[in-house]
Amino acid sequence: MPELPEVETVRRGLEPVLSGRRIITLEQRRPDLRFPFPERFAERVSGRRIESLRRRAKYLIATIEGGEALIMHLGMSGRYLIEKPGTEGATIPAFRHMPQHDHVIFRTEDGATVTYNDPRRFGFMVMTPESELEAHPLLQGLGPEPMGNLLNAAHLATRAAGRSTDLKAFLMDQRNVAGLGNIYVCEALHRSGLSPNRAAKSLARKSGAPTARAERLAAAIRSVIADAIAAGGSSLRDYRQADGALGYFQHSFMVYGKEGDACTTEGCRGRVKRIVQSGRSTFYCSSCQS
DNA sequence: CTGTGTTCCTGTTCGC
DNA sequence: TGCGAACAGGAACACA
Repeated sequence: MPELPEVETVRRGLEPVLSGRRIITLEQRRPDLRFPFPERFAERVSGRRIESLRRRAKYLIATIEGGEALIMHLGMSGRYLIEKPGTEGATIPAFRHMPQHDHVIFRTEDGATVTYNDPRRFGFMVMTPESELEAHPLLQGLGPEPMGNLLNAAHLATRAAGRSTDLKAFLMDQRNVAGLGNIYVCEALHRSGLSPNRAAKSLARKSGAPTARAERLAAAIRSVIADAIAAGGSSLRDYRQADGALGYFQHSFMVYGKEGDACTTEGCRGRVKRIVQSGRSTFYCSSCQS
């Protein structure tokens, strides 16, 4: 589920509860998610303070007192439920809670509980020495953050030069741009008027220099991600923010999940189509996206 | 190296 | 209302 804006929304929800706080207990309720939990997971976290909670691409990274880092990924269906003391009844259950899928429970020194719930278990948690974070296989090789200065037309053009793959797959590849997923790739392509079927290499001239298309695409990626973060992340079906509030960007989707709807581009009379690329649904308007 | 298909797992939605 | 099939936000991995 979660793409960059949702993960960032989760991070912002968890930060005031976890950052700077000592974890009193960590309860691990099964041996693995997508990958096995870290060896002696509970002992390595319990009694230690969370120093910071950061995000890189779709990863949450908690640095832990003592020099270790906990890398967390939400997969398709991972969520965090926050319960704070003194707020019983005040927080409406954010989603249909299925306790059988509560896999990890963190309890903090000030009585808060953070529960990781993940029905499909595509998420994972791994630990690594903080000094080796940048070299960690999961993190090294990731492309630039969409909100940073490094994501620009020149970068897209350089990465796309000579690539015969289509734009959809190019943007889904985390080595090119970090944090985009199926939804925001579709939305960014629609905003930029580019077809998901277009060859990636058409973003660059033979010299590798960026084209006007690359400029438009870079701007579209930045704006759609910024808008989604500002809206608190999108929500699909029953997805909720970490603190239980709804995300509203889903109401701003122009193409994702809109098969058959009239295209919203001004002056465009096309309809949103759904096609399948690399086994994933792509939504786009063939009239205004080329 | 590049591009493609498979796989992990469970819940929800859709068509009959 | 029931029931099987299709489908779902991700990405590691195997393979041609």
